[in-house]
Amino acid sequence: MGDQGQESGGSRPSYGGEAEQRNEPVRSRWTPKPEQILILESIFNSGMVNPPKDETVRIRKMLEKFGSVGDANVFYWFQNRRSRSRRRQRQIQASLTAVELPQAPPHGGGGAIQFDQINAAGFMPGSSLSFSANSSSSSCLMGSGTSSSSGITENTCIPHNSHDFYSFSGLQELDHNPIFSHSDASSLHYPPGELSFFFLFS
Amino acid sequence: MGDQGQESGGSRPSYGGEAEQRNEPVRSRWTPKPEQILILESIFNSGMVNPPKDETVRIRKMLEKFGSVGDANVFYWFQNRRSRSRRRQRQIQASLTAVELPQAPPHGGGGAIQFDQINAAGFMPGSSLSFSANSSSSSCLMGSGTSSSSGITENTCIPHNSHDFYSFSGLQELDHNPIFSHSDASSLHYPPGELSFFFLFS
DNA sequence: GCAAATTAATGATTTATTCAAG
DNA sequence: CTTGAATAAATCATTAATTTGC
Repeated sequence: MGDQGQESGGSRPSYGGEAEQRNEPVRSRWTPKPEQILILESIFNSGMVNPPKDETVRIRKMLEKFGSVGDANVFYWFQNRRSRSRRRQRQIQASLTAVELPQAPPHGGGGAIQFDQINAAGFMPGSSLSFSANSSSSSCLMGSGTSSSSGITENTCIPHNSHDFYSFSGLQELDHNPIFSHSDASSLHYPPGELSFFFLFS
Repeated sequence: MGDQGQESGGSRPSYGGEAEQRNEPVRSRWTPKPEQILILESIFNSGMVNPPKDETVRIRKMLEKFGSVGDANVFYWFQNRRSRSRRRQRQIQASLTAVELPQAPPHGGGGAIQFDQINAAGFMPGSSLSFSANSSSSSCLMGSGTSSSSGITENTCIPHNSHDFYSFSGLQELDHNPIFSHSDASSLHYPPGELSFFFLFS
């Protein structure tokens, strides 16, 4: 095992997907080792739910000590983890709400909650986002506030040197962006109209 | 002004190295040159709407002849192109449907297709699919067809094909936009010259 | 004519969905 | 079923086109 030859086909803030499709239609997927999962879980629970690129690389290197893995795998893992964690939370929330709300609110002119958008964490490539020591509970992702959403914005972190421990630091509320509505206008702006040409390369 | 050039290091190349430097507050984005757009459009319109990785690399190399660009840029371009093309189409379709359906849809009988998954072109793994290997279905990313397959005519994708050149001819994605009176010749500040180009790469 | 202020396009990121391996 | 992989949809953010006042 441990020979996916994943080769880190690249995938993060640079590439979306596209598995290595060579001459082998077999798309075997990475199977994380228990130790790897442990590490990943630990990182995720420490608050870093969306590691920037450089962190991803570091994590990958760490995981590699227990089996071959690529950056893309790490990226996907966090993506799925976030997604599923959120969905689960949403479902729980939904059923709770269902119980607490025997009657459905009319949805009238008031301000009804209807979206629970979380503006994710880590974002930017290049943010010195690191995480520091500060033991606390885990569970981030979802503030579960009956109304507003919670966005894990960034963990107030200071570049520590503990390379092997991710500890939860803190989560902050994220103000949502006002921004004006961007109407969707559809129009193409490069209308060569009609032309024909061809390329030749080697 | 047009040429702000992505000089030297260029934009934000792919993963491999990535700027692990957290010293670039300017998140400049790639601004494709007219020629690059031309190439991309032609490839897209030739049917390859979702090039696999190796194709992406090839395309990038081609584009590089006109300015620095990374694989990721190419990937994003196609992704956005697909997405927006689809959205436009959907919107057009929607407004048409709105006109055609003053009444609520029957919902019965016929069995209308409403799934518009584009399994079309370059899907994925293992498919060394170099845009239309067969000169039959050019798959032009479209769907629609709700009910009768009338109305919207897809782009005239000409499945020219050949392992070494992309060709494209015909009109762009339609766009009947009244607000489109660019009767000015300064749309593209580049050698529009004639409607025939011939690029040789080596 | 020119720049600041607006608006429209569109590159880059993140989230939601879907597909399929195990 | 769980979950890695891939993609489409939605969103954010920056750049180019404009408009506008001088």
